[in-house]
Amino acid sequence: MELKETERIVVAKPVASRPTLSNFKSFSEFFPSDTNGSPTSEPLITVIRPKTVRFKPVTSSPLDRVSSQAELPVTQACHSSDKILKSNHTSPLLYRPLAKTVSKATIRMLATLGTCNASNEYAVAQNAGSQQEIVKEINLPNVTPVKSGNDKRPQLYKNNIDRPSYDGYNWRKYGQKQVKGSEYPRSYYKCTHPNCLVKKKVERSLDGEIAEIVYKGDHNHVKPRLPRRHAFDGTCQDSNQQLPNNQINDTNEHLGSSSHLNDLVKVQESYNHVSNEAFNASIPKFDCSCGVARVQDGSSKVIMERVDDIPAIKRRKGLNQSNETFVGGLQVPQVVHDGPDSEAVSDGFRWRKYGQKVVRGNPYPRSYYKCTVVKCNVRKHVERAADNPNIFITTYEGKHNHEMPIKKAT
DNA sequence: AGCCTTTGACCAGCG
DNA sequence: TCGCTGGTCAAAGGC
Repeated sequence: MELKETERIVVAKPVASRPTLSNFKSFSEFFPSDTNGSPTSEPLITVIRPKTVRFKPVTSSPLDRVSSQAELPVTQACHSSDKILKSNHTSPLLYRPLAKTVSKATIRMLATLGTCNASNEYAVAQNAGSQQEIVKEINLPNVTPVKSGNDKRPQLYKNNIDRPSYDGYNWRKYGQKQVKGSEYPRSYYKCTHPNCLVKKKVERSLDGEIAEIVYKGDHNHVKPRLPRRHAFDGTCQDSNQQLPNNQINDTNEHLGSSSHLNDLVKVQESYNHVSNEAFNASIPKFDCSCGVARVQDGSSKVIMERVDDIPAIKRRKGLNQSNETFVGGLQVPQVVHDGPDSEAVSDGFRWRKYGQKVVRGNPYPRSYYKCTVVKCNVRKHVERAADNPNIFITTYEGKHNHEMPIKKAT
């Protein structure tokens, strides 16, 4: 409340009565680089600048926050990764929800995965005394949002600022508060899955950077195939962070819980194996059109295939590769193909298309296929990624009860 | 139409 | 008992 009122006062303050230069000293102290500009270059902006000290997380390294969790058992593991994490420091944040199990290997993996985004720092902790999971995220100076001309959607969405960090689950915001002692407003989210009581609290700075996320409870359901909204509007930031998250979460869900760390590690490692190069290559330009290999057991099989080794020439004209709409390949929780639709469809089995539909959040129609083999009930649907028509997402339902037909010679 | 966010009000725990 | 605080509710409106 206090903060709110303070903000209100500041914002409402007429330009004519803006503070004298002496009042800005603190800013110049905190942001020495700002002093390069003329002191009168943007006085109005300075006057209404939110109170949030957005650069603070950078200086007070994530490690500080981690260390504040020293009582947590995983802290040790986190520390082991500190060096890795510390090395990357220059780009927007990152988010690793539900990384329940933390080992050195995991930390290494996550750190490696994070390189896609040039850098990210995070600390993961799990409170041993309760079911509460804590994922602290530290944001770094954010990438200035780029406004796209025609997009009517709030810029917030474009940059994933005003929605919960996409972690594969659907969340509904049910409250927001300015919490005392925190410089950021805290948002409260509930999992939208029926009967799922998982909640999370997210603290973001005014420019959308996530300062902290606290999860409460465990999901009692599998991750929805696609988020209901903004399915693929993730930025590189999101994409980068989501893939590992998805893997972590999905793996946890399918394998049980933290006791399956080894399996998780395997998955992660396989991911690293296929994608590290591309990740690294993508760093300078933030082009994260990279895919992933992932296999899950169960009645539904979800596989992701590496897709960004496709020659650039193959990429379609009009494919948005700007920093603003980084391809969500990493975010896609299903099989991802790059290339013509037929490629996505032909996976060795024979399929009969039985439907097509435009689904929410994706301008491209989704095609539905059934396996043509009698008594085989496997189905799949194929769709293009909303923000990258070159990426096909294929979701399988069921298991084939027969061998893969011999491929025709081409 | 359905789902989502926003936001002021309300509630419960605590000192 | 009161005030503070964090968490939740729910109406309104947006997408």
